Amino acid sequence: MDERALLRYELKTEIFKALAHPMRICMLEKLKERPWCVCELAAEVGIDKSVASKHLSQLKSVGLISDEKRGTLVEYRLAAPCILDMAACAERTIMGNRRKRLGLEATESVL
Amino acid sequence: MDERALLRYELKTEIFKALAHPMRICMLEKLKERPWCVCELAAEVGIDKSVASKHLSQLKSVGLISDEKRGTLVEYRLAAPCILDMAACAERTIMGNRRKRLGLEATESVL
DNA sequence: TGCAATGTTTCCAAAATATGAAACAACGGA
DNA sequence: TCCGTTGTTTCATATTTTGGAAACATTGCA
Repeated sequence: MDERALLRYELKTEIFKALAHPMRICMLEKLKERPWCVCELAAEVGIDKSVASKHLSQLKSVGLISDEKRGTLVEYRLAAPCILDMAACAERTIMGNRRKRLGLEATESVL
Repeated sequence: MDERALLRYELKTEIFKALAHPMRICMLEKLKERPWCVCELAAEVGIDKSVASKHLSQLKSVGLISDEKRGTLVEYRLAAPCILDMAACAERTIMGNRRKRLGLEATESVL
């Protein structure tokens, strides 16, 4: 595979990398309901605000969320509606697979 | 966030982790067209067969592909149809985002 | 202006992933 | 059976990602 092709695949991979962390999936789940600021989210999930800021930055860099300054705080909100369908597909796939192997039930969606 | 919630998010994250590597996206793209065996794919993309085997193993472990033994070789094929819609969503999101920032054009789908 | 609150960036250590060589296993044909 | 082909696993190494503390920046308010 040549350099050019690799670069193309790396670009295509970016959004999945952004989703490949439990804390970021958790944050998207929160953001699905309403906008949150960084310190709210950090407190909600129990991590340092600097870590929360970095996770949100990654989600923003691939266009899944957007931010808006409001005084001293920054409000983040879900920006890509199709992420919901995407997560639903992921959930069906992984849980269908689990069910086949372990007999578990899928009771929740990914997001 | 408690232990139980973390485990739930980790499960939800698995499929995105499997997709979070350019070589695995490339392999899925090949598998979209027809089944391939390990050494074929390894040669096609220019990596060691052990590495190819491990990447395929990861895709299989989350149910995106399935395998079938045929004599000395193992044939892998795409197993989760919705992965195509999912990738299309990813492509729209990331390329829409790129276009906004850099003025690039989206000419190909992710898979 | 001085201060408190909110976010981001930088730095370093720790954890998770990826790579390639080599050993190992399974299979079919000569 | 012996050998060549195909795949998987193991091991050590290298790379990437993550987490948390601290420094820094920005804003609003007293």
